[in-house]
Amino acid sequence: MPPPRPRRPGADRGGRPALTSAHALAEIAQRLFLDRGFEETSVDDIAAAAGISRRTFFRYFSTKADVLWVESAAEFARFRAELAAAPPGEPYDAALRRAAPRALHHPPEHRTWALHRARLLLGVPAVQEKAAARHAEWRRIATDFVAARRGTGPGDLVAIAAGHAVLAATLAAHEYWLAHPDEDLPDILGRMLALLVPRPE
Amino acid sequence: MPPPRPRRPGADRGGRPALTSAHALAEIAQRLFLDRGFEETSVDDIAAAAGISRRTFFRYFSTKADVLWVESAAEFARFRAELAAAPPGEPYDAALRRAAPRALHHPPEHRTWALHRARLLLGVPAVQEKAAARHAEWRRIATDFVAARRGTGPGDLVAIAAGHAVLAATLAAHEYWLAHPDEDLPDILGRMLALLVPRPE
DNA sequence: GAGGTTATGGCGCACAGTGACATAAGTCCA
DNA sequence: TGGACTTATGTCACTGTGCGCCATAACCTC
Repeated sequence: MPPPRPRRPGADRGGRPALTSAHALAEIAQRLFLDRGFEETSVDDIAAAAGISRRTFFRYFSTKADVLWVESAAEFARFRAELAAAPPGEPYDAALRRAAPRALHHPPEHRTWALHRARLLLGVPAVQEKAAARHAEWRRIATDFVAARRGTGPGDLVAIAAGHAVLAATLAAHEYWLAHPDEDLPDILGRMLALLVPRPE
Repeated sequence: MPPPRPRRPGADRGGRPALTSAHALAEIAQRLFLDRGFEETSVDDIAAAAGISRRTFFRYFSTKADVLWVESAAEFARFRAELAAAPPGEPYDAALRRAAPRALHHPPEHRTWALHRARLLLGVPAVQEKAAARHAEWRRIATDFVAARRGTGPGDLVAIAAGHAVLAATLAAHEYWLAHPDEDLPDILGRMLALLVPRPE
């Protein structure tokens, strides 16, 4: 085993160039889901439409449904960043009510895409099942923030309740949005959070 | 095609007697899940332990995880019945805060079983995924009740929020219960509902 | 015993997801 | 130019879920 050659961290280390990208795959897959339905679309179909093999699809996404959450990492990061930037003296409910809608904000040109995505997320049971992990993470961000603000541990009743409240408000906002697509999702979320997030006594 | 013979509706119409029952199967399966883990237990394992075939298992439960929700139909029915029995003049939040904990009430001898079940429900991601359908139904019961009380339709923001609030409180109560198993689940749920269910303005 | 009814078992299939292994297509360096 | 290295891809085999189809077993009533 020869010693590894020294390399600069950011350098191009060569290797075969990728045939596609996660976003391109997600674009193709979501189109198929909307056209034929989620369960009626197999991974083989997606792979064929993208010109890659089935096995390669699973290297980009570990689950068929995961293509619907390409943007989630960015949304989670925004949520965390907004909370981290909250003034230390601000009550936790105010911080949550400001941070969550901002995290879900998307440029207007993504509106149609977001609406299609929401229809799949709320309308297809098989997709709802796969959402569990994302919901858990979204909730954990809020719970951890409240627990830290209150100086308590992970077993704090109020922190647990606040985390579930933020998730509930997010899901409720999407549900209401689908019934009233002309309104603004972050705006709806703000109203839902006002209804659901418990206030410090 | 000869005309069917007249039969009384409740009469025993013969047929091969069943080898087992849904509850017996659930008992065996839950034990295996706790011992070996949910994903490490195959339907073949459950069927073998119960002395039936794999195909027969799927006639009792359409999904491996469904054995964990044998009691759900009864809980849903209790929730609906409690809400239907609410006095017409009672505010909807008070009705929800009384009905939900009662629906989740179990006799003390089921406590260990319920705790084991809760551990599986909250601790195993694959199980959490399969819970989506039950969550949706639990939520719908509350949403429909609030919408009826408010005289609105399914697109009512407050009704949607209340439904999600009841579900959030239920999940939060289970989460808190796992961290504090000595407390009483319906009691915890009462406190969570007080924090999360929006009040009529 | 015949006919009807219900539970079961076996077989095959489509599909999701995973691990092992070979190969293609780039970069870098001698 | 040629090798060494690196990364993306493809092929194959395998486990497991869930479902449709059909034969069969075990009960009842007449």
